[in-house]
Amino acid sequence: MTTERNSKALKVKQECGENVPFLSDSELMSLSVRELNLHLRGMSREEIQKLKQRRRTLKNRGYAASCRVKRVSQREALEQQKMELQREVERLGAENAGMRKELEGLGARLAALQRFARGLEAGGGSLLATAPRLNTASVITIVKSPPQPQPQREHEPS
Amino acid sequence: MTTERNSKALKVKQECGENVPFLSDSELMSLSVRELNLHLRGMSREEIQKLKQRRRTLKNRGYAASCRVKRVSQREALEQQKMELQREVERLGAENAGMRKELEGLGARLAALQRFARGLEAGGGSLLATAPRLNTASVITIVKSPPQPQPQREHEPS
DNA sequence: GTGATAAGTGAGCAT
DNA sequence: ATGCTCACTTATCAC
Repeated sequence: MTTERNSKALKVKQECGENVPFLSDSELMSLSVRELNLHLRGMSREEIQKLKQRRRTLKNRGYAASCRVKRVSQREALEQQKMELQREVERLGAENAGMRKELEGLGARLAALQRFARGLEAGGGSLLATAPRLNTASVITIVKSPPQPQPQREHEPS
Repeated sequence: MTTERNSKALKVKQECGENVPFLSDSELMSLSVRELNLHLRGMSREEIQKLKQRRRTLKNRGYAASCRVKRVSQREALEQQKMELQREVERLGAENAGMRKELEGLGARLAALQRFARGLEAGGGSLLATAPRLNTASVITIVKSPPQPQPQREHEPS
């Protein structure tokens, strides 16, 4: 399948030096109709048809070639887009996993704070002393990126 | 480009009723070499070569056809994979956006709790009365999925 | 007439 | 021998 045609030198049609009727292949191919007619003086109907047919064939050869090139290009473009999408999926997946972890962490912290606050309500009086199994410092410094930028000043009262 | 060849009925080579030398095209194509040899009795070398060449040509015709089919299949497979990846990107993107929103919300709630707890520390004495601009009920019921399943009992003391 | 493309043909490689 | 694929040719189609 992927076997490199080792010494591939497929025959590609080429004009050989001999047997050039009037016009070379490349000339005949690129000439416009007007220009071509100038070279058609003094030719039998049959020869003219022959020449025009050769012209058509040469053009078709080119069309076929560009058709093949186009096909390959499109396939490569598709593969390229596919790879880009794969990278995008990978990137989003990683971002997703990261956020999932963050969410998990924030959820845990919220739960801890919930327990803490619930302890406050239950205890009623001597709150800071009795309620929390976690102290306030460890709680307050948790938030990574608060909506309003507050300088990290731990917990000393302002 | 996408122009449907309206009444496309491209000529596909077919065996016409007449000019059937010995074997039909489909027969000649599918016969094994052994079977073919049985039909080769009493033929000139030239005729045999001619027949074998016709067989080769017929086979080549089939190879070319399957080659084209394969090409089309591969292209369609690529396009299919590409579309699936696009859907995946879309899905992950949506999931991402959702989580980003969740993170935002949780962050805001944590910040609120932070302010609340800081108020507790600053106030010292009459905490529940003075500190919070938000009451505990609105804070405690925030957590969506606490690690330990606790029945949602708002804030009545147990 | 020009350009594009499906089908068919032959060459050449690989198994 | 068989199968595949490239370049080429031919037949057709659209414009």
